[in-house]
Amino acid sequence: MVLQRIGDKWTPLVFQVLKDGPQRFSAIRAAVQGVTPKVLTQTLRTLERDGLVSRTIFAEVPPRVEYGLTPLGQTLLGPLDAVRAWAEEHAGKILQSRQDYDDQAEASTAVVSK
Amino acid sequence: MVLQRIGDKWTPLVFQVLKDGPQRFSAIRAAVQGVTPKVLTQTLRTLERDGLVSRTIFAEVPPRVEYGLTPLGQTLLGPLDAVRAWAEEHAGKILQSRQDYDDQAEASTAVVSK
DNA sequence: CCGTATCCACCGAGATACTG
DNA sequence: CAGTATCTCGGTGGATACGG
Repeated sequence: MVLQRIGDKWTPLVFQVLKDGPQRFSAIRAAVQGVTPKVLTQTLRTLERDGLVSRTIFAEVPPRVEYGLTPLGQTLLGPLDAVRAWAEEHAGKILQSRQDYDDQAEASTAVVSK
Repeated sequence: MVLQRIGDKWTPLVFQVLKDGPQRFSAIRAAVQGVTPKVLTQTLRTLERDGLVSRTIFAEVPPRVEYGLTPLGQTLLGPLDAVRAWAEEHAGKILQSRQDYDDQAEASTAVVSK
């Protein structure tokens, strides 16, 4: 369950952005380039529902909303970083392995596909 | 990328099964109850492509195929376990948080939905 | 500024049946 | 035994446009 939560497309990026302190919606959106407002809202709401992220509304003009990691969310940073470290160390091997696998598959079907 | 790989529905379960040594297809299927052969094959193939799992065919009668973690796959066990430990420790809080969140949402819309 | 509304394409996953 | 072949469906994520 937890793996599926942190395994979704944007959650790990959001965590990365929030780990240094609370951020505004626009700031997160800018930091996580490529995310649409709808999806970012979805992601943040889900994390809020799970108690990993807090949402604070400031009654100002212009309106301001800040998202930050809750204490619970912060305890997730450790395990998350363990995986991140592993990923950075071994990403090359995985990519290489895929390349080899695909090349071989292509070679096996070369006659057919040609 | 790595998080999405290990965050899919069956991968973590497969890892759990293989961590104690290579297993046959049927054995994995039995251990990971609820998985269909098609999906299990998909999962294993993807892991094989990424170099995390090895596939060994024994030319016997009846045929036998064993899947096991590669050295690379084994290095993933550590980080994976860190997340698993976190999950087991905090799962209750997450569930509780969801409950609270949903209850409140329901209360807010009670009049409307009624 | 901070989102919501709507529509849609894609894909993971399941059910079922069949095969080397 | 160890898969493959089809078909189907629901839900995630994206594009675009609009609202409080």
